[in-house]
Amino acid sequence: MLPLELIRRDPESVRSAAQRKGEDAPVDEILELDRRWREHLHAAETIKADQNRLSKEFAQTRDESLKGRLKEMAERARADLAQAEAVKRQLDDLLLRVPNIFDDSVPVGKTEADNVVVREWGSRPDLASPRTHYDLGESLGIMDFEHAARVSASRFAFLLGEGARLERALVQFMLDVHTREHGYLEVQPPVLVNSASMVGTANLPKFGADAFKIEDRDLWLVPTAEVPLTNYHRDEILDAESLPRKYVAYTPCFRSEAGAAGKDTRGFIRLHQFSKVELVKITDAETSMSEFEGLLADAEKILQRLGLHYQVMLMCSGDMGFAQYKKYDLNAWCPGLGRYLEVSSCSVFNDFQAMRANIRYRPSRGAPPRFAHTINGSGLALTRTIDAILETYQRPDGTIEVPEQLRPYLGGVDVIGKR
RNA sequence: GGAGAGGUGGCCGAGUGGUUGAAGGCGGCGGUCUCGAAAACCGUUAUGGGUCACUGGCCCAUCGAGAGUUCGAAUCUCUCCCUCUCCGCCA
Repeated sequence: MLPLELIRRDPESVRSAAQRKGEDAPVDEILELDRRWREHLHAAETIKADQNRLSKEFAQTRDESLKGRLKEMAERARADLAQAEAVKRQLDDLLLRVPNIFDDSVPVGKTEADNVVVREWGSRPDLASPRTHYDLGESLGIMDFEHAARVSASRFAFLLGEGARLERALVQFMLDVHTREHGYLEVQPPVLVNSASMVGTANLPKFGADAFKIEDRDLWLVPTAEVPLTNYHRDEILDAESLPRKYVAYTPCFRSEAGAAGKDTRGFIRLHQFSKVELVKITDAETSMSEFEGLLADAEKILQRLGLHYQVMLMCSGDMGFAQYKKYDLNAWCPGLGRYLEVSSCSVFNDFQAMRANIRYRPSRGAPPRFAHTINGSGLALTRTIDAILETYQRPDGTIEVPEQLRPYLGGVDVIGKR
């Protein structure tokens, strides 16, 4: 969230940032509630201070004649405090609904058409009549949507045989690169998290409908490993020397919104459950932007090693989302689909998430704590990486050549579907 | 899931209604001593918020969380969460 102090001091900039993101920011309501909160709080604290003084006197003198006044003061303080707290609750709830501001380098725009291609890597493979990954996957017997619909629902999938093994190989490969070469700590996090964690990463209160909730319990299926990884340090004060913290985790991700839009209904693209290797960094306020570029490069490295053509897209203000300060998408080319698929989304949040999750660090010994900065990105989404591989490395007979770097992870197999 | 024990400041650990935001110890920081260091000694050492005559002062809150009793709660009551031990169950 944004500091209340910022909204007091410069409501106009908060309002205009929200507007350029295509979001609403209840700035006026917040300012009014803030005024009322402080009014009640001040009244309550003034009485409470008097009461404390008199109560101390009573403790020493045992002068029973003070009791009437004390009782009355206690009641008044309680009433004022109750009002202050009620107003503060409303105020806090609204604060959680104010979108983040964004970096100067973010292009102002309304839709994805206003996003900017920052760079491209590789080139589109020259294929005669490329088939889609789901066509290939089903005919190879490594992807199965029909049985998934029977067992679960639409928007679920089975990976079978070499398909399942391909995902396992990719996971292994990605984790190895990120831990050995990029210095991330491998983590196996819980995939059920509580509401406070969902608030911490800004999945709540606004986007509860996008996630799956466990019935009768305060637990949510994670929409991304970002939630448990970022919230790992919730309510902590970290040593500056221990920053940046770098975590990588492979988890399933669960999203209930997938499907609502009626988009990407075919194929292994937009599912209620998908797998992802996720990168998270907790940094200080000074180095977050360079650490962000570093994380992006770490994710790109995977695509490069796999030999997949991709573009880096800088998201415009209107397309970047509620919480992000700056965001890049990595889009991998899928020849069969004839378009790019988003295989990674890398974001920096400034202190927006850290304020919600109360993640701080002490810049130096004795210095007051500051809010950390948080960064995350997919490194990469497994499902769509598989799509890009199948479509990029397909051969005329419908079999799939395994990318060089992946072969050791597939036990030396160099072609999928070979009989 | 059942039974029992327990959750206090960076850590250990006192504290069962009244100058207890919290003894004592450890650790950290500053100082005295020393050529320097160690030891010893002295001092200091939380977080959030409000407010003002604002590089400082005053005030409020915080002893797992929430609610309650009381003029007053770390201390009493209730609910919840978590940890530990034993049993059960399992991967």
